[in-house]
Parts: sequence; structure tokens; C-alpha cells
Amino acid sequence: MQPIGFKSHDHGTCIAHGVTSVQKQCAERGLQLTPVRQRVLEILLAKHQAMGAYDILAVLKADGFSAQPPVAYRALDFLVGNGFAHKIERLNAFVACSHPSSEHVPAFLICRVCENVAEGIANLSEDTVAASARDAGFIIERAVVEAEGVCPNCDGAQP
Amino acid sequence: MQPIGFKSHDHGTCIAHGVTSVQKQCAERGLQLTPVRQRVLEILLAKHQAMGAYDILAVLKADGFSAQPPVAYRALDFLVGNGFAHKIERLNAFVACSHPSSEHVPAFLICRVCENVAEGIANLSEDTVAASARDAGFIIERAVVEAEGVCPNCDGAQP
DNA sequence: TGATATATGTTATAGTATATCATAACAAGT
DNA sequence: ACTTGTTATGATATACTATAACATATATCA
Repeated sequence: MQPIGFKSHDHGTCIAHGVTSVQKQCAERGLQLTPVRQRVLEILLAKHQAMGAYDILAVLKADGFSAQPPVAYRALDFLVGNGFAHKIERLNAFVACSHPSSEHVPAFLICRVCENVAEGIANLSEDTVAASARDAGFIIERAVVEAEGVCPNCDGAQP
Repeated sequence: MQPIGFKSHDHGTCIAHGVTSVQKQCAERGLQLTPVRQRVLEILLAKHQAMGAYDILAVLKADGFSAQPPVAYRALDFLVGNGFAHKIERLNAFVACSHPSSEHVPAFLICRVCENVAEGIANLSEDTVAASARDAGFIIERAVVEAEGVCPNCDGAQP
């Protein structure tokens, strides 16, 4: 599976497909995609950059939503908890999931120059990690890979 | 490489070896392992749990060190920057490195019950992650795997 | 020694996240 | 209709995590 985010693509479809895909899944799974939640999803889908909760909050405020921190965090908890978005721990920031329709171990490629983020899929089950966990008797429930570096657009442009 | 942290082992040697190994490397690489830095390392080595900066700070304070936040963060920056400790982003907390003598992609197995952390080594170069990055033209500079789950000691004991 | 870089002391503040309690909206059962 | 349970929102306050900025001290080396 190819990560997107560093190459030009029809970004309009990222947003449209993202929203309709999540709407569909919410309907199937009996989840409520309320106005705030959908709006936060749209805000995240609007770029391939990770956004902080307070950045999101500022947009919500401009949209006329109530803008106390819990508003953003609750919506984000919903989206992350149901696999529609991810938190990039390294950045304390959030991105819409690029593969919202399947369970996966996300692998983030984080450009330290432009801060864009591409989401790939890791296959830890064939990695030494899985073997280590098995040997130790550790049961992995969820995992994430965060890789920091330089994206092709920024390589050469800046050290 | 086996992760430690969930099985009983001679923990005294973890501390002693950890300190002497880091001392040795600092000497070789011209780094100053000052009293605060060494003390923070010892604090981290004292358990296989991740500790928050303010937890460390409390211990430093009890030891008579100055206990403003920058004191802890500076020591941690030194240790992390030189590969003697790692930050667990998911927990906003720090652990001593279990393999301080070699470059590696750390893979943390984080028990969500007891909060102990074992450090293994990931081999992303053979993972789909490396392929994705290569395809995208992304240059990975550093990476980390964070896996959350239940350790063998807590499995069964608590859900 | 003097110049430079590195490390520490200290104060203040920025940034991230959650606890808590109150209210609203809606569905289901009586 | 009434009440009960559940889920979502509003609102305030506060906790937790991290860094900026500036002053002082200590080490290192030409």
C-alpha cells in the first residue's frame, strides 16, 4: 500500500471519500457522526499535516462551535477510538486515517521540515518485534510506527 | 535480541552495567556525564517503567539537586540525544536504553496494566515501512515502534 | 591567561490534556 | 405522558508536560 501525502494527487477526493467512507461505517456500526465530529474529521482531511487539538479548536471556533478544549478532545477521542483518525504522539497532533476501512498498524512518515505526514502500513507481524513479543509472552493490542525524516519535496531544499 | 523487563532477572546488573557502559561511551565520545545526568540515568535504570520528567524531578529534589523542570529536561535531552535513554511518546515518559551501545530502532512493549516497558529492536528495513518510504522518496532518519498491550505478568490478573 | 564553548541556576510562561459537574437530546420501557 | 438509561454537549477549572529567556558558573583549549 502506497503512502500518500508527499506526491500531488486529487486532494478533493481525499476529503470527499474520507467523509463518505466514515459516514458509511458509522451507519453500519451504529456510531453517531455528529456535526462536531464530522467537522473535525473534515478539518483533519483538509490537509496531510498533523494538527494540534488547539489548532482544530481555533477552526471550530471560527465555525461557530463552542471552543473549549474538551470539545476538540472529545471529537478526537471518538475519531481515534474508532479508527477514523490517528494521533501522532511525537507531534502531539492528529491526522485523518488514510485507510479507515481496515484494521492496520499505521506507520507514519513525518517530514521534519514541512511537517507533512504520510501514512503507510507496517507489517510488524513479520518483524522482529512480533517475535520479541511472542518470546516475552506479551500480547500486543495496538501498535504504531513513527518515522521522522525528510520528504522528497523538502530533500535538497533544506538540510 | 530479547526484550527484558517482564521476566525476573538480576536487576542489580542492569543498573551497574548500564551506568558503566554509558560512562565508558561518554569517555570515548568526549561527552560529559555530569552528576545530574548520571543521577537521572540511575533513576531511569532503577526500574523498567517509564518515568515522567516530573517524577524524575521529584527524586532529584529529594537528592538535593535543584529541581526546576529544565534541570530534568536538560539531563533527559542529553541522555536521549546520545542514545542512552528513549522517550516513550505515548506516555510522555522516559526509559533508559537497554541497548545503549548500538544504533537501533527501538520497539517498546508497553504494558497498559503495570506500565512496565520492555525494549526490543525493530527491523523496519525488512518491513513494508521501508518499502513505502523508499517508494515515496522519504528518507527515514529515526524511527520508533510503540506497542501497547498486556505483559505476561498482568495477563489473566487483569483485563 | 584569555577566549570559547558547554553546563547549570532560576523565573516565568507556553502548550497539551483531563477532571468535574451540569444540561440537553433521544430512545425504550412502563 | 412519565421516567429511566444512555449518549452527547456545555462550561469551568485545573493538572500535566515542556520550553523560552537570561544570568552565572565551569570546563576546554589555543
